[in-house]
Amino acid sequence: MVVRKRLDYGSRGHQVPAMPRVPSSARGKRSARRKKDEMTPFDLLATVAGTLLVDHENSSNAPGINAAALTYARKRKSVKAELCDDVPPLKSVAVENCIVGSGGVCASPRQANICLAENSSTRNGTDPVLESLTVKPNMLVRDSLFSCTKSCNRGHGVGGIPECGAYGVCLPGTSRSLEATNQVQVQQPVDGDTTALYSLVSSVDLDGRPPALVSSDSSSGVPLCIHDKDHKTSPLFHAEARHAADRDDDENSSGCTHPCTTGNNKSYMPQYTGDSRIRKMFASKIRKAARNKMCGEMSNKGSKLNLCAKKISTSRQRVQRAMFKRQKPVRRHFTPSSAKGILSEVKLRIKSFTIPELFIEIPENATVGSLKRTVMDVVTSIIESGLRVGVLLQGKSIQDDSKTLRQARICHGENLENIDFTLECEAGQNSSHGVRIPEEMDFPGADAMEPLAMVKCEEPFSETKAGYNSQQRVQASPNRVQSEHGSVHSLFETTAHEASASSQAIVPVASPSSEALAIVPVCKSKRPVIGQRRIRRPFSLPEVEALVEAVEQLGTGRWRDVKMLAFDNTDHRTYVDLKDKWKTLVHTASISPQQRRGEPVPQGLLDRVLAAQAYWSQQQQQQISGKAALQGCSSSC
DNA sequence: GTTAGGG
DNA sequence: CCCTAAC
Repeated sequence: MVVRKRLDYGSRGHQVPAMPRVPSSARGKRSARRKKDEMTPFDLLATVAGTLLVDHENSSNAPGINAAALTYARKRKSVKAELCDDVPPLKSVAVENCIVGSGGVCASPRQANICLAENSSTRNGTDPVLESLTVKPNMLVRDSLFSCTKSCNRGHGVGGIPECGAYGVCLPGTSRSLEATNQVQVQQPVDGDTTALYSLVSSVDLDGRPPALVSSDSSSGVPLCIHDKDHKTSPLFHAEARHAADRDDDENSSGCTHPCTTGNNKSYMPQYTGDSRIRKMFASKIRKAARNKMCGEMSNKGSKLNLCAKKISTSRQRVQRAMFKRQKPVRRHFTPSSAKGILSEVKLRIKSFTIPELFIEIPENATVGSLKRTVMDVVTSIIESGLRVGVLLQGKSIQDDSKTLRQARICHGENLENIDFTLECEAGQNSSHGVRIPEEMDFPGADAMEPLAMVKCEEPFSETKAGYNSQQRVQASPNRVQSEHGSVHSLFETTAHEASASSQAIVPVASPSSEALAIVPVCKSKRPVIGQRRIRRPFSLPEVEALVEAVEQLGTGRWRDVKMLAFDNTDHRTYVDLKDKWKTLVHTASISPQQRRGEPVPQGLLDRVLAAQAYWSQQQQQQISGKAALQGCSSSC
């Protein structure tokens, strides 16, 4: 795992570099910047409720309303830094801030569309196979840090949908219903193993990677998206999952939330940082690739996508490919059971995609916008936490994926009414409960995870160094979660066990209780959506204050130290972000209040910004002149 | 890996 | 917030 270097920075008594770096004046800029037609990924919203049917209609109709609640555990934290500097700080104070962040979880309506297409054609006449699992680009539902549930209710759906067909699951904007009723019917040769069943969902590679990238190093030869042109198509099947690009407006800002636990735990961070950087690297490349691809397609000049031809270092290519390789779907095709005679088929129909009922605890002084974002965040967290499908036969989980359906007694003649599907955490598949929390995942115990699943969630939920330890926790009612990490595990497990014991549906269920449950979208996914632009997270006023405070002490040009001092536990603020924010602050301070946008920054703070900027600019100038004088002296001597 | 600066 | 040259 990546270990953060220079951990000594920012710690008490550490001697920070004395002088800010002299800005290099001759840094060439090359900026043929492309148009920002960001291909924002889709966030998939797909929970699968399932009922297995054999040759007859399923009449089960147990509404699966699931309860969970969201709580914020906020914790004040003070940061005191003592920094020594050759250059006297503008303001020599120990920073002791309590920054009350806005808890800014930004989620935006996403439209996601997952299409499971059944090849209803019987071209070979004997083995109708599931042939397509098609998702729109940019969807990513993968291994996640934890699953929100084990418990399942039998999904209820509307009947009467033709057996053969593909239906999309679409989660429109936030104002829309969170329930979508769908049916996905699958025909599965009896001799197909149960893994194939899993692949119905778990192998849906909801990744926004351009296909070229995916297949660049693929040996499988199986396209990421297989669309049989001969398929029957339904409008739903081809429903485009369009989504708005990022907007400056927060309300409309696109992006999924990354409500992670705070990086309060120091040992939590190094991996985080490293993976985040890797992610950014990939994101950069892939965004570019995606844009190129889109441009190429739109210009109708043929494929101009040459992802690997871009100026990517070989080492990066290697890593990149390795990453993608790991992201290949587990399986896409059912294995036809050829040469074994005519086999009876098991027809599976999964009905009703239902978003569980959620209960959210949110402070009264929270804004409606933050409430919306929180709701969206909870939902997306559930979805994107990375789900895998489990199969329950008469309440008993079938663990052996290598079993055939027949061996698993999922076949004609068996009591198939008692077969259910569950959604489980991909990352927790080796655990009995399938639930993990980020803290677990980030520690050595998480080694068993699939490598990519170790990519840390990009966005911690905490706001600033002194911000809340904003954690939202899954909780099984009536237990209440304490805000310390230690207690969370057991609760997760409790939740998981209880849930899985009662799993009867495929929808996430925490508890049917109406008591508020705390759901923990602690981390949306260990696998950030590759190629996705980071969500816009405006600096809160406390963050700005912290930044100003730090810059006053450290000066401009030492952004890494500023980061360490003021935003050490806030991984979603990089030092580049801080530098950028400072830039905008300086700009904001220099324009008239009427021209300013966004959350107003107190004039007093802006005055400090200008003062600090002027001071440190002067310091830099003095350093430059002093250096020049020194050079001149040495050269003349 | 950091910083600076254009976009 | 992204990107990248320069260091």
